[in-house]
Amino acid sequence: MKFSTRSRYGTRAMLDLALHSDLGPIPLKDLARRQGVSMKYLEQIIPILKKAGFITSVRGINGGYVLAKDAGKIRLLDIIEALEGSLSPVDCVDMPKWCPRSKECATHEVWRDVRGAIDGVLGGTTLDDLAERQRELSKPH
Amino acid sequence: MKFSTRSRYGTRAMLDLALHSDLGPIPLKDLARRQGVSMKYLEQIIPILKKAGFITSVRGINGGYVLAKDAGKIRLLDIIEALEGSLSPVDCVDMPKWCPRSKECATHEVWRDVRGAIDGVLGGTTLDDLAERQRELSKPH
DNA sequence: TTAATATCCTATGTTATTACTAGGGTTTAT
DNA sequence: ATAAACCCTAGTAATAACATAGGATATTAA
Repeated sequence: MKFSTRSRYGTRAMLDLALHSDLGPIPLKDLARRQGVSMKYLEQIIPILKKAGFITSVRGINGGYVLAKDAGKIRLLDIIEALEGSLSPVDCVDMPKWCPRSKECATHEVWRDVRGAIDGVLGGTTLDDLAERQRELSKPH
Repeated sequence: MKFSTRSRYGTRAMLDLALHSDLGPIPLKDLARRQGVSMKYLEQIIPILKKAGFITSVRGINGGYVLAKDAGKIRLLDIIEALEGSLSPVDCVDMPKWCPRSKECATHEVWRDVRGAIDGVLGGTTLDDLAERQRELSKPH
């Protein structure tokens, strides 16, 4: 019941792009350095985010990655589902047909509620919300 | 981000005990048969529930397992944490000191919120609630 | 045109965990 | 005597997590 590093690094990379969107395309090297992840590992995570339509890339010198849409239009739920797969705590929530008990199983209802609670938090938070929180945290006080 | 079978089987075993509490001690054999789990595997799960104080055992003929306390006093959160370990989606929620970023990391806050949402559902549901739901589902209609 | 820099692709390896199965022995109470 | 809890060790097959490594290809500033 843990998120993979893929999800964590990927989310942080997205946050990094949101925070530095004024700098133009962000090269992988910068992302990797700031997030403390190897370029080679991040290089495997990035395509997932790209296929999901969250980022676009600019090749060549001074190239890098850019958010594909407004940070306010990207929910954390979508990012993490792209990286992690389904967030249901058990498979039968997504595929009730697989489980012969699902129609008559009270635990199934609870697992569904857990899934709903996770959806509530991550579906209600956009990348922009996250970036705003980060700016708040980074403020001198 | 999935519950282990240990958690699922263990929760179902607890539910089984709650539903059959009028029958006296429930032998492992019956639990295993009704839940469709091998005795040998269930035998590895039961001690966890016992150590956590949820069930007691009666040895000898006609022995078996019994809830150690009122089903209304046992939260699903406690059962699943005993079986699964911490329900935090990332380690830094439990051990902020491990992560040098935790004080200044916005994602950390979101992970904490996710944990809170899970706690809300599972901490607000007792074994008795679950049993009641099950009785409702099993009713002829 | 070329050199620098970036993306893209494929493969490999390590480690850990999960989800069991297997087989035995001991203790306890009816 | 029997049925049951209890205890112990071991093995294993599959899967996933978490990377590392090396090179191929594309782009563009100079």
